[in-house]
Amino acid sequence: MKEIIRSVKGTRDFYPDEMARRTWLVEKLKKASESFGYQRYEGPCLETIDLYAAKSGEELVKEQAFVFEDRGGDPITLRPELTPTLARMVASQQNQLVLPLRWWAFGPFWRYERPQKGRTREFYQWNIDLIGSDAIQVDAELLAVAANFLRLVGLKSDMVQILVNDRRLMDRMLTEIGISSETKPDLLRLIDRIDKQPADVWEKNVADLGLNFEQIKAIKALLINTQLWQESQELSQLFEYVKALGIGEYIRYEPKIIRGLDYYTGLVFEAHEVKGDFRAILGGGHYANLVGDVGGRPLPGVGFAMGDVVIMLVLEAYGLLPADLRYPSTVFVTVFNEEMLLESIRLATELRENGLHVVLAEPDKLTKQFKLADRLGVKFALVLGPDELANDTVVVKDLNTFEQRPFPRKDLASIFI
RNA sequence: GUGCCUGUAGCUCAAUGGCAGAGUACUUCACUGUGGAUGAAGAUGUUGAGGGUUCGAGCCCCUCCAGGCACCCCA
Repeated sequence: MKEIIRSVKGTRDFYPDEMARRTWLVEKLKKASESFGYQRYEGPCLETIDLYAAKSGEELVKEQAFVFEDRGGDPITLRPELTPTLARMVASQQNQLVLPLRWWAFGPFWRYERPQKGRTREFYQWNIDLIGSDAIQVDAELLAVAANFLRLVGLKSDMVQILVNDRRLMDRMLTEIGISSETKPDLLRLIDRIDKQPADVWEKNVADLGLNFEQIKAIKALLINTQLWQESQELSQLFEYVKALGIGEYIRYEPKIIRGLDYYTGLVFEAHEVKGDFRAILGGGHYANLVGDVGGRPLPGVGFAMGDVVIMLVLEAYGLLPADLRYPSTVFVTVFNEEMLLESIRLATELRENGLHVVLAEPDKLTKQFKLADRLGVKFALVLGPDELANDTVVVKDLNTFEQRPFPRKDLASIFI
């Protein structure tokens, strides 16, 4: 055991059970995406570092990306996020694409970070964007995709909430308080982290930015004002759309939501589990200029990303992961003895030709075969012995209820459909 | 990248510096046409890796690896 070569730090092996859960997750987010007319796309996992130089958070590329030289000596990056790739893909076909475009993706990403609960170095991420519209209506649409996904996987609005804010609103409020535009970016970063730092430390950090006592007081008042959205025409309208989309109970205004990435210019949002035991489930926002940095004409858009790790932890905590994913539609054909093997092979083949998934056992004691079927997690086991062969039937046993009865062989395939 | 905690059988965990154990899971049998129970028997480890202190180390010290918590950052 000790000599098995270790896997790379922060990566995960997906054994069939875990893989089945991931496939299940993808089915759900695919459904949520496609019900709003979004199309799947994918980009390369390898990119040049230049793609990220112009945008992203500085730190995301400099500190957290896997960068290495290819055999020709050129620097290559394992993609830490998808947005720059999306920007390039849109920019290079800008004149042919039908706007606004609705695209989604699911694939692997890499960040060189210290692994923790909910954070690995290799993770999968759902990205979904609407590009080419500035309408508040489409901001609401993305919130609806997120909320409908949460609903699809069984998370109710008393378990998760999507917290929203608007950077334009915050910018205006900070101006009113007398914050200079040079100070704003640093201050916004601090606001984003207010719940992570002790109150006195946080206040000192804010004071270090040059704010006076009155201004700090005003900001603290701002950040507990859950009615602040009423000052924003955009948010007021957004909440009306959200209600019409039938997801009102999932959406809540939260003035502390800012988000770290620099390119958000309007709506910003994060979905959180309500008890606060987990990192953000998903996060996103509205951006004014996606493709400008990679050489295209400016295009606005809105989108969000969801990692696979946190959502699975949340679903597990609420007992919402389906348990029987292994062999959902597989039947198990026992082999009565060596003499009956050919007959069992014929039976299995017959069933496969009718579209069933069939696992064929090997001749052994029936006790062992049933035990194997049980542990594999299949729903049905079939027995074809001398008696059944003689009267052209097959015994079907439901492994969950322990009931069994013979069926005419010609009807067999139809009873599983 | 910084600080702290943890690492013993497949899993969950015991073991004052003194013979490495239990529960569970696993294998075989009771049960030669049937898997959830019961009983009997059996197998399982270089105690994460390497070094040091000691008559003697799972336990103490050092280094490394991995995981967890906080920071940082973010999915």
